Amino acid sequence: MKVSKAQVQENRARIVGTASTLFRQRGYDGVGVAELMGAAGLTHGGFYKHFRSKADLMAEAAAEGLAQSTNLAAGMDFKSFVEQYLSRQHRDAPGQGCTIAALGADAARQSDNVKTVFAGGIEHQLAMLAQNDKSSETGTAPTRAMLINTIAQAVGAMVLSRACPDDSALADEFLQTCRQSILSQYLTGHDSQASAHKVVSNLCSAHSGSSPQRADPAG
Amino acid sequence: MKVSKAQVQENRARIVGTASTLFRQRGYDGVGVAELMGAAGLTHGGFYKHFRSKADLMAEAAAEGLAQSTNLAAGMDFKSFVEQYLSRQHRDAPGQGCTIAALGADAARQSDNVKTVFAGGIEHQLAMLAQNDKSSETGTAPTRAMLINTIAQAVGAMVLSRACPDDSALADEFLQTCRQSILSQYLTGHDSQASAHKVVSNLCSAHSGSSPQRADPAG
DNA sequence: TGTACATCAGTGAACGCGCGTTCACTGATGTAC
DNA sequence: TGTACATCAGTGAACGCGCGTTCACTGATGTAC
Repeated sequence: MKVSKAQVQENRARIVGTASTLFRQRGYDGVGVAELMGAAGLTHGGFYKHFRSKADLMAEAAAEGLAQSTNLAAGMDFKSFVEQYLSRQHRDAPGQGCTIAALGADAARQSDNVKTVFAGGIEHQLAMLAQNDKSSETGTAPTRAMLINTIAQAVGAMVLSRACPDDSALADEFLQTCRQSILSQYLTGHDSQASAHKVVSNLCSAHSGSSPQRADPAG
Repeated sequence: MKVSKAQVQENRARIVGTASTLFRQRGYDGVGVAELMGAAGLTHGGFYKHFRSKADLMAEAAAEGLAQSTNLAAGMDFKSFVEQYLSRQHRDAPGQGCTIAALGADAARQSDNVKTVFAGGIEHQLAMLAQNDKSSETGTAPTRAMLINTIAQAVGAMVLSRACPDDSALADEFLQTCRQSILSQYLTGHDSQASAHKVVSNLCSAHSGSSPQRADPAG
């Protein structure tokens, strides 16, 4: 049964969207073509009318997921973005969350095709963060190195938090500690380095004073 | 053909060691029981005389890999450890490298059994870093929060670098930038926060001045 | 110490199952007249 | 505008293959006498 051009386009988009979510939840190897097509409301046979291979869909789904995050983040101020990124909600919903944190390690084992998509997505995210922070009220634009450090810390915190048992204190500690660290580096403006770092120091000691404690979900 | 007690012990250890390496290289889903046993010089049938399931081996191999890293790192000073961790060599040899960076995202999709092993390994790594840095010539012990921030940044940098194409400038930039950031936070001592941060600032601007450039492999 | 025998790690075939991919077929869409 | 027909997204069975796991069997080890 042939299907209208609009329907074809819509079906294809739904497959990519579904894949983007399922891959983030269970990894590239954790989702099969048949299950994926079923989740998109189709049968598996038609898959190859849209994509040359599962690997091709991986790259396309990654691009979609990365763009989605960047667009979503572009609409909020820097502080809100960091708080939302390093939240319990984000940790517990990888399917809707950051593609880099969810699939970065999987991407490392894939072809350069997939890795190139990731590198592009990371560059876009850096550009968005620069734009985003620059437009905030706090001050001058952060250096590229600062953004690189920040994104590494945020992604690492999410990976580490998710690697711990769901209800463990350590899982929350990574989110909480890194959220405070990142925010304090930016909140007081990048030009007043000394005072900014003093805030880091205060926040750090305030938290670490009573060792691993259960963190408040979102802040 | 029955085998001596010593041989049994040796075979079992070889299976765990082989699994620890192969899992880090290709992920938990990327290595089958049969291939694994073959790589350890055995046939697949005997697997269940040693382990109740593949999932059990995942947990044991993770424990072995995590302990291996911690022991290895315990024998070097903090600066050497960071330089080695955020090096091209480490990035390109995940099979011998950090289990958290290689399998943290995979662990997030496994049972609490595996996650508990990871949480324990992370705590040990934190304790080792604290001990390691304290014994260096530079000064007072770092706070737990500082170590949490550092480990998150290091793991994130490695995940991000590996997610990029092998020969991309961005892959090197994550290693280089985060290495400088971490070292400058510790090198001048943790008590002189302001001067330490000034070094960060200088290093950051020195590097980001000429945008993404190809980094020197090991520093 | 020597002998008879139970143990059990290791072997390799087999289990059912899901994987990624291919294929002949269907039938509504979209086009050519 | 109406009709005849080519197109092609979608279907569902089938391909070979590898997965995790089970099982009957082997035979050197380790033990009991």
